[in-house]
Amino acid sequence: MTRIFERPSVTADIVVFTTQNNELKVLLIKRGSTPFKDHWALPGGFINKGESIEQAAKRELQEETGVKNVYLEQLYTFGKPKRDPRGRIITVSYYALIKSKGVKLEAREDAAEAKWFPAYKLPELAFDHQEIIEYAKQRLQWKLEYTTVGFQLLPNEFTLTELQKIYEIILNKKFDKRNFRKKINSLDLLKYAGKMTRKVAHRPAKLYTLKKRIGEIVEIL
Amino acid sequence: MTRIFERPSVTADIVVFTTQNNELKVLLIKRGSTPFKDHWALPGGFINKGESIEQAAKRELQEETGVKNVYLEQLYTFGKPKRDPRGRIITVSYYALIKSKGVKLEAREDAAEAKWFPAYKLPELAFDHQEIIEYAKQRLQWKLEYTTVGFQLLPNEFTLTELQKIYEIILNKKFDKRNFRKKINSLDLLKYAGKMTRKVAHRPAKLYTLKKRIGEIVEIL
DNA sequence: CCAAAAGTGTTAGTGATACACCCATGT
DNA sequence: ACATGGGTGTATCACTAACACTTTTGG
Repeated sequence: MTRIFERPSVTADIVVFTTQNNELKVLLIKRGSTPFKDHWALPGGFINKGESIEQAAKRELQEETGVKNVYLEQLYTFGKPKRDPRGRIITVSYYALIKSKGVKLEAREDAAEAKWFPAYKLPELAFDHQEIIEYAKQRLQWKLEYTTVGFQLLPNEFTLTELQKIYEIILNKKFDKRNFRKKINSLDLLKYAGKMTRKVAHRPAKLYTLKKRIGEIVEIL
Repeated sequence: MTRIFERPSVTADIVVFTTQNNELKVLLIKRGSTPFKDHWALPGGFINKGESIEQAAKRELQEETGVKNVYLEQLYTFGKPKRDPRGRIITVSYYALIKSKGVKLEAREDAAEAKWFPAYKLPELAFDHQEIIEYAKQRLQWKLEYTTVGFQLLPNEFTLTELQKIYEIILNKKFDKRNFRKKINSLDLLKYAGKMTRKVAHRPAKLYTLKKRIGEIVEIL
């Protein structure tokens, strides 16, 4: 019995999340060429020789955002035969969390437009990227409840209200302030890091930093 | 800037779990050729033209075990450049759960030996398959606690003791009989399906079937 | 003194755990 | 009658959820 194997192309595509203005945002790139010309698509690209898939994802991410040392996690591998009209392309998807501070979308070599979109109000997307983002949002929601990844979206020092906002934005529901703080407190995750110095027209909040190693599995909510 | 892309080969490898003699078992195949000749390895193989990755996994699985309609879930994609000495090979791993009844390892075309091994006493494995199996075991443990996948390892009708054994085997700990039954009961998952007919030297157990759709997310333990 | 967010405790209800004896059957 | 696994209830403890007022600061 003879079989016809294929040598598919493999890409790494990344769902880059951040928070801005109390909204969860996703980074998209406007395609400059067919197919799906002028549609928005996930950043990503082919894997270079000698490079692991994760390295490829990191490289693409840095090319797009200039950000290094990002939380990056593999999501799922999409490989239906017809998902890209150009031929057999298998996409290993990742999602990344970056802090809103310190990201400036770089002017890119190829002058493609890059923009943040609200994760719950996305434009029409190229390929099956809609599906990939849905998958990423679900994974992110899950991870938020059972691990400490949420802290990846915050600066090193943050207030409890900021932390709560992250949870509310991503899980799309409100939490009771007292219960939320009680829970976080009971987990012994945070270290007091001084008072907020920025002048605000109300009582200044306390600042905290994360004690434990990130990514650790801890049931948060 | 020019980059050198690759057209890696892509395989689907499957960690096939079943339970036998109150043990969690994994199906392995003895390699007949280099590299890793005579080492044990996961079943799997290249993806055919026009076939999705999941279809490939299902096909391989059926070739190995003769079993159809199996619970199959994608695990993770492994793609370090040097993981296979023959060249750039990316492996999309899956895990499968099959009921111990009805599996007979088929005499294979290529006469390779296939055998069940206890998941916690594995032989030396080819490639990075050790790592893949570890990953699969963790995922399985997790899924068992938060979904109804565990029922995939049982026949259509089963006793509560059999169900509890599945949990004990995979999570590697004992549960209190009364509390376990109370919990399962409170989830309203099971339908009474008559008494055990097989003659046993003790009070015959009641049989149950699963009510809800499988794979559904339900916090079990 | 007003506006705005920070910070803080108690109660009731729900779910988790620990624990021991009788039941139905085959030999 | 005895051996074997099947089947059941209660009490305690821990966690969750609901709920409102005082504090600190800037303007």
